[in-house]
Amino acid sequence: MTGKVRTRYAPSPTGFMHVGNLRTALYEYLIAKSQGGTFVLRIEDTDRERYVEGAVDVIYNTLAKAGLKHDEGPDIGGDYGPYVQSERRDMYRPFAERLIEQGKAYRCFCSKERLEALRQTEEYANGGYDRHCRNLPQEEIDRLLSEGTPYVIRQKMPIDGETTFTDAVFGEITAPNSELQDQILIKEDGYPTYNFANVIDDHTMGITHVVRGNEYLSSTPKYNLLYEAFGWEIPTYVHLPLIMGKNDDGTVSKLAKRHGATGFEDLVKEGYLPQAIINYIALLGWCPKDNKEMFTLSELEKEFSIDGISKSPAVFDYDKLEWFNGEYIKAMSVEEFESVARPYILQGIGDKQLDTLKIAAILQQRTTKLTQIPEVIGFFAELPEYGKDLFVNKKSKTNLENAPVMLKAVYDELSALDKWEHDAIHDCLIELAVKLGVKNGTVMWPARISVSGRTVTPGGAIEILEILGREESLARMEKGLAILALS
RNA sequence: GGCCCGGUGGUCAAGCGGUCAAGACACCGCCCUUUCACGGCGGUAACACGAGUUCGAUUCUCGUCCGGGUCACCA
Repeated sequence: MTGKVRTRYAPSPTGFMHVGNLRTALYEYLIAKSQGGTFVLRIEDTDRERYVEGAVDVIYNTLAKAGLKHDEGPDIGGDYGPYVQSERRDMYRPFAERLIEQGKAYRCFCSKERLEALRQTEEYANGGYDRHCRNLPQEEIDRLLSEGTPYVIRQKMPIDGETTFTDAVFGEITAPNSELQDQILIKEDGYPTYNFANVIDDHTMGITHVVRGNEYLSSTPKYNLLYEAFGWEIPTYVHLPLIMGKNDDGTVSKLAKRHGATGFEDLVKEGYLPQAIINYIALLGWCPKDNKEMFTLSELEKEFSIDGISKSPAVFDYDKLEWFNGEYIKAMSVEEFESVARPYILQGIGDKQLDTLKIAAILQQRTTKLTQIPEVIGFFAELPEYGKDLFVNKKSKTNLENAPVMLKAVYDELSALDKWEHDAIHDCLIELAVKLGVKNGTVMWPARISVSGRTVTPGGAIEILEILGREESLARMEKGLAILALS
């Protein structure tokens, strides 16, 4: 490899960033950064029919949230601009015409109707072109041109022989040329096709490593033939294994919406942290020498290497992502966690004025997805309806006989407590247990059930009592006593 | 269908001719504990199949099977 490494992320503005694309962007970024190279952003919008308003902003936002800062791009410029293909439109045709002059490409005047008819025949049922215009006499070409007949420009592909290339992850690959179509370079509307624009842009932008999904592996010979036609140096190819989704019947296929959230934004909305998503997808198809799993972006920048990329497709595992998410949540300070969890906490407690930092504290160790929060703390907003059977717990040695006694004792002690804060409540209840000669659980269980109405809660009795405050807590305990008194 | 790629536990994934075949997630059990979780400890579970090459194959070669991708005036 000569010179500095340059990689590029070249998304189409569709308004949606699939995790597969994000992962490609990540690897492109890492390949560049791990070698002190440059990461370029280029927008590929040659398909004006699919253009979506605001889609470019989605790309900027996602990249920013993911921490993948590009060194050159439409928004920040660079020496190889413009970085939007539609603004480069005029660049492509001259290259195609150069190929025509050299006899490596030709104008094809075939109408879409003719092509369509061709598909009806058995030989071309699966697509393809019969090279009808490949050797048109010059007079015919001139005539069609003077009549203003619309045309596309196609590349002349070799009829026989084979093409071999080397991929950095898949190794040497050879494919017969007979499989290759005379591919279209310039469309009837004057725009270049994706394949053509890609090659021209990558070359003129000095891209050294072309990183993309495995679905492009079989079309790579076409790219190479183009590079060769121009006499350009072929870049290093890095094809990435596909990300798959598991179907209900146990089979797998390319990760799609029916498998769950597949867009970066969707995942964030489901309560996953951007860093956790990045960490997880970094490992989906790549493994470091030491098998380490937790990585910050800057650690990845140092440790990433192409030879750790695997060849086989990987199933996207939401369980594992969730585990990563939990790890990232636990690693935060309570304050940090409170700030990301706040909207969910507020949603859970409704209009109650409660200490969100204290709630965050009891939530943090058990949260693996932000979206779980509202449900889990819903009892703070309103005491759920519950039956007396909740007071029965074998492990805490509580039953319908002792529960009312314990709860009444807790109620009395707490009513008399002058300072309503964590340590005071703690000491008070522990002392009560000692005084009554029962295990801690026997007094804690009825207390917690009465203030939460649930057997499973974040935090224990003490934390919940403290957060709820004296008045609300005592009121809820009275309610609990009443429930226990019912026969 | 042609062509291309892949095939280690349910999932991700180390391995690169000799290992009792790592580790992580998930799952199960135990411990800790004022619930659940967290944490700690332990457990179940894999080299698709068949031929070669070799003293010896998960590792190399070929075939079979299975899976995926690709064959556009879409990217």
